Amino acid sequence: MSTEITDTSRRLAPRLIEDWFLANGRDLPWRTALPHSSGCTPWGIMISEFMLQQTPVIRVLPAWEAWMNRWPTPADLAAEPASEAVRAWGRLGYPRRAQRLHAAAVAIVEKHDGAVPDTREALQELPGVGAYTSAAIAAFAFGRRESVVDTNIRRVHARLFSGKALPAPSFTAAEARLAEELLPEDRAESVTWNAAVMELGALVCTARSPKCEECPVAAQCAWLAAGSPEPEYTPRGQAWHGTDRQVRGAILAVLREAGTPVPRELFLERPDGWDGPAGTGSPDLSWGGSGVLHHLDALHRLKAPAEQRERCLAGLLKDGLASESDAGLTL
DNA sequence: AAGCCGTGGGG
DNA sequence: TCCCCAAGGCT
Repeated sequence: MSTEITDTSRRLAPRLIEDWFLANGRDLPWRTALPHSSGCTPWGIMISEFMLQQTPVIRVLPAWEAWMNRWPTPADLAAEPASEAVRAWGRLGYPRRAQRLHAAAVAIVEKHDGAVPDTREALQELPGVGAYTSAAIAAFAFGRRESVVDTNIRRVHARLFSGKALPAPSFTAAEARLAEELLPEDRAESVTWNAAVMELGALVCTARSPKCEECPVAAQCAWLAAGSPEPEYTPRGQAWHGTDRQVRGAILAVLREAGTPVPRELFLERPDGWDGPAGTGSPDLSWGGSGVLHHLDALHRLKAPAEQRERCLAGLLKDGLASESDAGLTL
């Protein structure tokens, strides 16, 4: 690919992608500071960014609405125990994000007078706010010109400008430089650009089976021009079955359902004579309700080694995702 | 600095 | 069915 083509692409891409975005971008409730502002608060945008860390938009939507209604300001969330945040997090996954969001709310109240900080530097001091989230909040909540780089943007850049099917396994300095170069000088336009490229990656330039027929910059795409070559490596899929994460998840599912402490022994071995959620002869499991029994049964079906259960229980306690009293474990 | 940390929808 | 992976962060 010649540099001439690349330079042409870099000139044409902004308008084409932004026009596409204005016509095809989703009307998400946390989108504001963008042309059609819905009046979402910085806190609302911050909640969305936490929830969107590794969880798809479609699953975030209802949880975000619920959180906004329950905790409309950082102070509202900070006033409640972290366990409430974890429970309200529901099944979005990675519950430590709920914990960090709560901790961030506390920090905002204590250090920023209850207002979400408006600079990338201050934002990144908050728990759970890293390079991406700090840039995203600064850009989308405060209209700042920041280079926002998420997995979608990395993929679009890799294809459109580098001719690769996928970005490198880890974020490189070259990618950061490219993203910086591509960012429009104009502040307002840079905000739209960030959102537009992200949206293009989410809706069209997807990881699997990209919809190149719908792509506004297909004619400029280096990857397409190169004949859509295969990825140079095969992504390492994360193991799941038999892992601590699976066991932790199963334990968490029980704790989320339980309104009262769950005796530690119930996590370690299946109660004698208890055959499952509908089993008879169970000791005093009636306190929990069917949801608790169902998830307890699911945990035991994993048949995780005793040492693994112990390790996971200890890990959850250490992480503060669970707490223990004489009566048992709670969120 | 690889590996860990949940969950569920879609191909 | 199984496998992939999604607006990452932290250690």
